[in-house]
Amino acid sequence: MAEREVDRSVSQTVKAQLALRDQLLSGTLRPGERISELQAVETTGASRTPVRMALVRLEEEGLLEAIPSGGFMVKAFSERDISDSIELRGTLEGLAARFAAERGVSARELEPLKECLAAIDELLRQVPISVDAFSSYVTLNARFHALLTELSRSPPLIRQIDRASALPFASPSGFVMAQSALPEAQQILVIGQEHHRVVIDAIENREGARAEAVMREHARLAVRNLRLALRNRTHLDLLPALALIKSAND
Amino acid sequence: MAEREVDRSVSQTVKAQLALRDQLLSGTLRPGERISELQAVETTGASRTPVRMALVRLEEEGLLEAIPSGGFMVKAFSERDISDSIELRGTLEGLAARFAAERGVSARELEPLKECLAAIDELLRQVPISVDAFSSYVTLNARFHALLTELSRSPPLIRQIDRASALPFASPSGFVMAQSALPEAQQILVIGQEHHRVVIDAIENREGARAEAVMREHARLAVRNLRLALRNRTHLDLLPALALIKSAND
DNA sequence: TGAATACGTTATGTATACAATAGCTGGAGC
DNA sequence: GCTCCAGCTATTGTATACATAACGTATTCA
Repeated sequence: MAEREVDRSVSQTVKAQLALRDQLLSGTLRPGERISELQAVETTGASRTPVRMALVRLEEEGLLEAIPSGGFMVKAFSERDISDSIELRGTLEGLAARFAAERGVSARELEPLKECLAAIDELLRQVPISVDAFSSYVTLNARFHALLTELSRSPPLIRQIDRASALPFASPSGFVMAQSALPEAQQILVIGQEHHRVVIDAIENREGARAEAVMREHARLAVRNLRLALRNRTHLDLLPALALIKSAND
Repeated sequence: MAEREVDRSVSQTVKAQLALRDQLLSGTLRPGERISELQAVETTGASRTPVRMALVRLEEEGLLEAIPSGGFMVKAFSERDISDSIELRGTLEGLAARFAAERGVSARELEPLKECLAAIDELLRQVPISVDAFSSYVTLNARFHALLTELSRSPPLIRQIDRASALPFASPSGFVMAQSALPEAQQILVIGQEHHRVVIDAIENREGARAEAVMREHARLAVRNLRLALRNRTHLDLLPALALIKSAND
């Protein structure tokens, strides 16, 4: 077939992986649904080999599940899975913060973190916060968490945190969106910012236990807010990963 | 070529993955070395497609690293990477123990754990412990940790712990071998067994914080012993994953 | 003599053809 | 009428051929 358009700027495997991930997170592919390779070939534009590579990678990422008899299906998650994933990431970030505090961090390394902190402070001065500012907050928050993770200087830990964040609802920015609809949104962000401030202070003063504790509390706050957001089911379309939640669960 | 022997009992992909992992852990492939697909095809007996799938999976497992210009190389680890990985797994197991304690576990579910405990007690009655008994200990210990992980009833956490254990030196049985050469071997095992006993007790009494703390201490003990074992470099051949340690490091 | 370029070789990335299996449907027998 | 078996179809697993890019080497020019 000469009709196949080939984009040579990125590898076919990466292209297929991105396209399939989009389909998964947008809900085009439903949880529990079996993924047809041939269908994926048509929708992604890549041939079967790179599509299969992409499927294997997505399985390792945790978005797909291998079917024993062959092929893959879209993984389904319960609300419990989601809150556990957030707490899991919080625990890992806690360890990262402790490593950073115990191993020592120079003032120069801490600078970008403090800039993030100041930028978020600036955003939160708006009451109530605008949609644009909230969007900026999400970006800055993700940046803060990524920088903090790096401070641990532990490649295995950084890798594991990245893997834990692969599940979209477990990423720092993935579920924050859903909170924006809550009446307590502003207050939640202010408390979160306080956590950020404490963890930096703890790292500066080499207080490992305190740094770890505050990051875990940070995650627990997120879990509580996620539950709240799931209760008043308003603006849940802001939580893209909701497409992956089992329809019939507790 | 008609000379290719095809074993149809397991998939070629799995066969290739196992064969390559063996080569990695046995040191046939050196850290930093580039992996040639064609060479892997020859040594594994599978064709290029399943070999490539196996390489992708091994990369996701953390044993290989993708080269930007294409292909894969054997990942190299520092001693710091190894001790961080053990502490990382201990942290996750601590969370699992806490989940188990907080969520409640029936006496029936705890039974297999207690059987493990008793079987290990029996082994440790030998002073000094025999090589065979030590080998049994390694198996039982791995079983104990696996069962404990299951008690968390948290699929995302179980999955993450499995991933953290993929690095051979981070698995419950992976590094224990190296300790057998230490003069304090017996004492170390007794202390570890005490940790096992405490975590079961804490789970039974629904003391989440205590359950978590003891598992983390358990991992910290393992880190200390690993360091000891690496200092007196006797019997290090018992640590198969040593093949993955960078030769020139701190 | 050294450096740069061009060409060739080798290895990876991609596509497709072929093989085998699992699931489904239809027919036949009890 | 229901169940079981057989054959077919559709989909995945595997193999290989082809394309392309990268690296190394050799030759030439400065």
